[in-house]
Amino acid sequence: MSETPASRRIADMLREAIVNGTFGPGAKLPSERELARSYGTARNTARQAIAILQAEGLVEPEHGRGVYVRRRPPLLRLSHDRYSRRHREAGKAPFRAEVEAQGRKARVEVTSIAPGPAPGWVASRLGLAAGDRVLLRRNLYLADDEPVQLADTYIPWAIAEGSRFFEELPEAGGIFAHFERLGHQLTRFYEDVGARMPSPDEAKSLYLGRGVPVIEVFHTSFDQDGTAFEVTHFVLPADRNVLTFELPVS
Amino acid sequence: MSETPASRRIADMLREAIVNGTFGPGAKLPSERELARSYGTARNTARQAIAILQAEGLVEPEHGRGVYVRRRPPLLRLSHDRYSRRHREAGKAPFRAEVEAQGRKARVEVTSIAPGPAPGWVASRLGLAAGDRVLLRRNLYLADDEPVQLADTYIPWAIAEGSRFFEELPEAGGIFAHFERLGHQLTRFYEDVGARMPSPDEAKSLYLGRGVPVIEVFHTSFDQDGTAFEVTHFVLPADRNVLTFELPVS
DNA sequence: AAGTGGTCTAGACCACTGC
DNA sequence: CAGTGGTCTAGACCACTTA
Repeated sequence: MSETPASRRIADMLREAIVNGTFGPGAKLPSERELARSYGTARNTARQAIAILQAEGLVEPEHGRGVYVRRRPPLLRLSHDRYSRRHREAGKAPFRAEVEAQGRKARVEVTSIAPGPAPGWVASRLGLAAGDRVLLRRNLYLADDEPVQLADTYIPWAIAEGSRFFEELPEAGGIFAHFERLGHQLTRFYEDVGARMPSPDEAKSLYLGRGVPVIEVFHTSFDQDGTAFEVTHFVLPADRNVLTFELPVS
Repeated sequence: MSETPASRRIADMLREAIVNGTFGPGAKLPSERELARSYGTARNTARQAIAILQAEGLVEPEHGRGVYVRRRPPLLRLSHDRYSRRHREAGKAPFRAEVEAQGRKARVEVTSIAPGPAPGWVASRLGLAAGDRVLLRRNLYLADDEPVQLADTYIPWAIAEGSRFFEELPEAGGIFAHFERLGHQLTRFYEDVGARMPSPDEAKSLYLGRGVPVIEVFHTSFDQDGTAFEVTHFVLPADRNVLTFELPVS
């Protein structure tokens, strides 16, 4: 006979109150000391209940202010046609096209541009040997000045050498416009999509609270000859992004 | 001046030891009491360090045994062509085709089959009004007897009525073979892909440890006339599934 | 200054595992 | 039975926010 622990019972009651709307998004929960008093437990026990809800992504403690029900930030929809030609022809990179279609302000910070050895997973996708030289462009994407994507793009050295990929903005239409000028027209792409908890570094860069996973996308672009000419590793906070795909079935 | 808390420092050191391989997958970490002794802290402080790593999905405590570095279970790859006709012609439903291609044993449990009112998100995707009658088929998918997917399929009443969708297995090739017999040939599908932490119910059904998010997929199937004839809500443990997509770019 | 969450201590007892 | 994690207590001090 083992009865439910007090911390779990408190968490269950608070969760119920959250889902049924007693505490709506942005509402402030009773303080830890208050919970402890009203349930007749030690403060640490009430605190443990909060920790459970936090791990589920339901609440967000704010130091010195209180514990609040997490608000749902606006979702950035990354559409299957974000790489479509028509966006590029309008002079807009995929990310910018998507964000501005939602009436939000897009900003891109190029964190670093540097050559280096290709990690194994990059090499295999680009048809290189592990350790071969590639150019790595690291980007942070922001919508309304809030970080919403990390993207690391790997370009084979044979393509990057002598190109403008060393500049922050190689072309007005984004890097795909520059690939096209270099003879690599995006014809097809392949994506692996997964999810996991963020690393501490990622959580910091993306201002991620606990209980918010990230969507991880490994993207490979192929040109008109079927050659892989670029690989990008995306890390997207799951509370601010959805991916959409539309496919024909043969 | 605020220095890093002891629990975080312990977590950082353990994390480093995990990523650099000192503690490989399946390895046992020092016990909480041992950590407390060697770092000169209270047991609760060492315990908090473990909790941090647990929330990151790196370790998994086992009651009475110790704390272990999480093993990477084999990944189930859900390919973009899992709905392809050739699988159906071979008499295999999408899930079974994918699992058996990996040499694993597929099993499906139909948890329930019952009519009910369409939730809003289902109705809008099926072109119905919220509350309209639909048939809900709830499924649990297992690979090698380990739960790997939850799938709730919603079928408009106009299609379900009088059909074999009330039977566990309407057709040998799966439900899509039966849709086809009823005049709805899968021609195109649309998917929204996101991620979040599991609800307590989902965590229980899928045997999910803390620190493991789920991938959430809202799938809509369209027939040769462009009519949405089925909506499925997938919940996939992120440590056991990846999705792959391949798309042409126009 | 008062109230909040963040961290920590030094204990205690329980539940589970494995020898 | 010894060792492990799970839960809890009753306190303490710190860091931060708000008024």
